[in-house]
Amino acid sequence: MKDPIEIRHLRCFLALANTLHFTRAAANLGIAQSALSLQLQRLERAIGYPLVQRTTRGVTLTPAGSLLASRAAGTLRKVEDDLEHVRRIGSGQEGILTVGFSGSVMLTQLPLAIESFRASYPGVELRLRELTTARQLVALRDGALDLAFLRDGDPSPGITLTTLHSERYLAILPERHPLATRRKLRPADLRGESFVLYSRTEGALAFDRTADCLGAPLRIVQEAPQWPTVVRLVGAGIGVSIAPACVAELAMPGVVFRPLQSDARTTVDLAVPAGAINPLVTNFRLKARAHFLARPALPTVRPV
Amino acid sequence: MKDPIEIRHLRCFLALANTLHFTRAAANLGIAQSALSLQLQRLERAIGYPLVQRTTRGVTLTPAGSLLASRAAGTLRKVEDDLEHVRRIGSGQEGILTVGFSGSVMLTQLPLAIESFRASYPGVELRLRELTTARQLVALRDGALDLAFLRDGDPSPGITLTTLHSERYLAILPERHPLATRRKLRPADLRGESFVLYSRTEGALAFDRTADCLGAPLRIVQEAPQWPTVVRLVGAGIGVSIAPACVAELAMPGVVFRPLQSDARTTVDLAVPAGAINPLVTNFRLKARAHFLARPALPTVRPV
DNA sequence: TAAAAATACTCCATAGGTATTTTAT
DNA sequence: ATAAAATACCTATGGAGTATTTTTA
Repeated sequence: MKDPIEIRHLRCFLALANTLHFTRAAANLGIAQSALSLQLQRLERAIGYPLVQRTTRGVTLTPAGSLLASRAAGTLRKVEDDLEHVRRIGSGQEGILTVGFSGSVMLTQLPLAIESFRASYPGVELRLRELTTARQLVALRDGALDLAFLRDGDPSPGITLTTLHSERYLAILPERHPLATRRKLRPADLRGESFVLYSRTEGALAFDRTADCLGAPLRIVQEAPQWPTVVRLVGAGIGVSIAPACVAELAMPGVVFRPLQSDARTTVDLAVPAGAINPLVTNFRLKARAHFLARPALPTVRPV
Repeated sequence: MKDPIEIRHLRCFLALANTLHFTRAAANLGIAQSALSLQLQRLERAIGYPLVQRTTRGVTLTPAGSLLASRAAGTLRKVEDDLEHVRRIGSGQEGILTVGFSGSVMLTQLPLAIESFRASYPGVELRLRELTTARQLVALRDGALDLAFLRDGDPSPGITLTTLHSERYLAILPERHPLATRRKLRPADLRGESFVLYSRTEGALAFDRTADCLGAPLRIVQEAPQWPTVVRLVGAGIGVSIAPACVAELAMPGVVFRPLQSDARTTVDLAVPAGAINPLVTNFRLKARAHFLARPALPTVRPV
């Protein structure tokens, strides 16, 4: 196993096979004729058989040399192509990015961020998966997700959290509810109401924060795992609800949204595995951050 | 274009990708851990992006590294395969060999030599072409033939000739010819006969030697480009003929062959382009020589 | 604290350069 | 006599080794 063959040897040999002339081939390679001569001798020694027949008027390929010339060209091209591909992946121009999200984050700037990312990186395949917050954390740790958008993410070992966005709460009331005539509500106004809440299983911290923002125990009559369901149940008169401001996007006849005068806030957090170096993740984070920062304000809560 | 990537780098990276552990990978490669570490750094610098993520419990591939690992394996295999193929061609185990022959050489040991070569080198494709001597020389010079068997080859610039075989002449007579009763003939016995000769265009030297071996001008009534035709014409009573001893193989009713008591000899010569280095040529020459040397004697001339 | 990779340094093989010799036409 | 490849000789790069340091779980 002495004398390993290197790509340099193939390059030298190909240049020679193309010109059939040591001096010119060496010039093309940007090296001296003597260097090329030595490289060829090494290559031939490694192979064990002559590849070219030297004459005073240049060079002729032996049958073995002819074969190597045709094969080596393909090999070099393959190596170049592979490197190019690796570089595209390394730079985050290409690849597969699996993004998780949960709860109401699709009502925020996230769709814009996704569209923007798609436009900037057409070579990247985006896979979106809606999961509960807990499942997202597991998926991030075992590599099933590259990146996740959580509602009120819990600090968790092995996961890096960044808060992208923070928003106030609002109350959701049936149109005919006595409080529906008020433009704004204080938390205390809702004491004693029956509540329809977004499921606890979708995210413990988010659930607790929501419940806490009234400052008193809630009477929960129903939980639902999707915000449209919550809104619909309120419209059906089952109870009232509290939701992140962005849920106002889900306007629906028979339901009104009212800002809640409280300092409590709910956040949208971006979670990545600690120490993740996937460049796609970096690129996506940049796009997402840009879009969330561009509209840091609450979405306007339009009373319906 | 600094930092060209070499096969060594790919080998190092593959070993690392397989074990995901610098120390063990270095051991597999038979180099020190520090050497592997440096090679990887060089490779990553050349590519421009990290390929592995170092942790204290080993190593993880980045997406770019995963791609390179799958591609590099194929590249290395391809390089090995190509070299193996080149070596087979270089050693003469494989390839295409075009062999010319002319005149009566197929009546000599040549078929045996061909069979023996085929058996020893099943990977070689043999292409046999029957040509006149003059055309064979041209074909050898322009590369259309790798090797030729000539009857009485002429020394010729750029062609290396080797005499493989030399044989006496014999006379071919119609069965009813007055001389047919003699077991042997002297050249003088044939003075004044009408001759059927193998065509002059098939080989000038062979023709002249044949004519010269009687030591006097011949009366030629017919020329034919194939030995079976010559024999048939003799059988038809057109005339008598003179032929290399091996033509006695073409026994035919109504025709007799008689040894000619003359020192004149005709040769079978092997011709190759001067300076030919094709290993197939070398191998074939060896086989042919062995078969011609094994039976250097004249084929027995059986009076029919 | 322990395992693993990176670093520091040393040595030497070899790629590459310049100048010269050999070789074949 | 000329053009081209091989050779001789020199320098510097970098590959590989040993020993040590840094890092992180």
